Amino acid sequence: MAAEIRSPRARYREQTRAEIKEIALRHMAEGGAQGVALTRIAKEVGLSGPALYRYFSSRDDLLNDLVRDAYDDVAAAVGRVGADAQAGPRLALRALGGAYLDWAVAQPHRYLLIQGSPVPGYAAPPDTAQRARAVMGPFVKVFAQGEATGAVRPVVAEMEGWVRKDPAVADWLHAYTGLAADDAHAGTALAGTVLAWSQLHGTASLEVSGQYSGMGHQAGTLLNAQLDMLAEAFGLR
Amino acid sequence: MAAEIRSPRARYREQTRAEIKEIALRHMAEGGAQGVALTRIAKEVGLSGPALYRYFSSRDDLLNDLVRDAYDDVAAAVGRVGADAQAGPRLALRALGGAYLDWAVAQPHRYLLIQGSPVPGYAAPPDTAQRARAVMGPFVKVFAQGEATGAVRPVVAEMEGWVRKDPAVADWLHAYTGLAADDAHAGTALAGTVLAWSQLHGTASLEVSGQYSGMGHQAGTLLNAQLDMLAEAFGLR
DNA sequence: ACTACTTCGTTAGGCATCGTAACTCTCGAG
DNA sequence: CTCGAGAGTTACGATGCCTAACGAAGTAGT
Repeated sequence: MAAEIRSPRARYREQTRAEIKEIALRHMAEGGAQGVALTRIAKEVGLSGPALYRYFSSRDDLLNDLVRDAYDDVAAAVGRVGADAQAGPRLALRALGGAYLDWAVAQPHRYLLIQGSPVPGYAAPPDTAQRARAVMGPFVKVFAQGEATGAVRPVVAEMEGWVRKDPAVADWLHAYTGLAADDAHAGTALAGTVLAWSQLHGTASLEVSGQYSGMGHQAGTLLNAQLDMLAEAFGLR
Repeated sequence: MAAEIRSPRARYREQTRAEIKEIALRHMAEGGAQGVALTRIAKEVGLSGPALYRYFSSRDDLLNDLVRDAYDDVAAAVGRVGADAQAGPRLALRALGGAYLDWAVAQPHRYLLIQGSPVPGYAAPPDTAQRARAVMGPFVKVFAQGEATGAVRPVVAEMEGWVRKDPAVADWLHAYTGLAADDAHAGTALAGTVLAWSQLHGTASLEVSGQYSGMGHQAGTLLNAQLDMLAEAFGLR
């Protein structure tokens, strides 16, 4: 958004990078993350092998970029829904979860890329945690309106410790809720979010990797049941 | 267990296969599934490259074997706990979940191997579904004692359809509970199991792939909270 | 407009990896 | 004791990642 025009060279560079990523995504869609081979991409973009290294310093660098994009993309999908949460927290939770799951189902390979199960040799980029938090941000906002009950309490306690120790988390919490790290609702908001994250990931992951295939599976049904249990436990209506 | 003695040649063969798998596991522990390179294994076992193809027809074949072993191993770990479920279904559920999670945490690479996020090119072996069911068997038994309430009902309805369509599932259900496919509790048992599976997988997966790192994470706390919610929804005590 | 510098791209090559082919050697079953 | 199956070997080919060394083209300063 910042620099629109730039030098023609830089423009061309950006364009080529985008084209490479686009092709990489297509290859990934048919053949998994391992199907992303620099040589093939190069051929398709009309370059010869090593030329790609002008645009990405390594294969992992390219994959990292795809990971970043994917995170941003889910975050956007979830955030879009999060904006109009007028119907009460319970329904908002369903909507958010639905958006997450829908994204995962629509883009299985990208979800697999994100979901931690690392491709070959590669270690997740360091800013992963931050981007993951961005995805879950709207959930924090929802759970900040809750009150933890029963079995969920121990989780809240742990989260209170967490938010006090990790300033990045405190910032995150504050950005989406306005709450301070030592607020009474801080732990609740985080606990709900992490629990929701875990459930989302479980359901999305099994669905995407095809483990539900065979059952007349509606992953959405599963997820809704889980999120409703969560809403119950956090007194969300 | 069947043939103990066999011909010396077959004995040697089995022994070598086992040694190869053992080394492969060690390599996987340090370097992920992609760290399993035939050449290196061969060198370590004292053979030269292509000799390994006498024992495994391809790299995927080897990995498939590791996957199978891993499934059997989790199933054993979970089943061991499932045996002595005297303390009531709720605690049994916790114990089962704990065993699953503990196994995953103790053997992260093997869990990652299983959990669907496929290594490079490779497709899961066909008997995967059956082995996965074996892991979850004890859960079916627990949830067969439950009564679905509230938000979980729609899942039950879907599962009833599933068990009627898929004979393998009906067999599975019957083997662990004695229930018939059209029994009133069939759907309940399956619904609870699948929900539990999803939660287990979500928590274990995030934990194993290190996404919880930083928070004073006790994955067990998370899991217990989730399983308790489930127990609540299914009226387990 | 001319020169100097940066960027882009090429070919050649190194290295690791999976996997096949063709050939030898050694067991062990009959 | 023989001879065939199984175990191993070396040689080779195909990909794939990546570096090195060089040439071509655009960019910028004067």
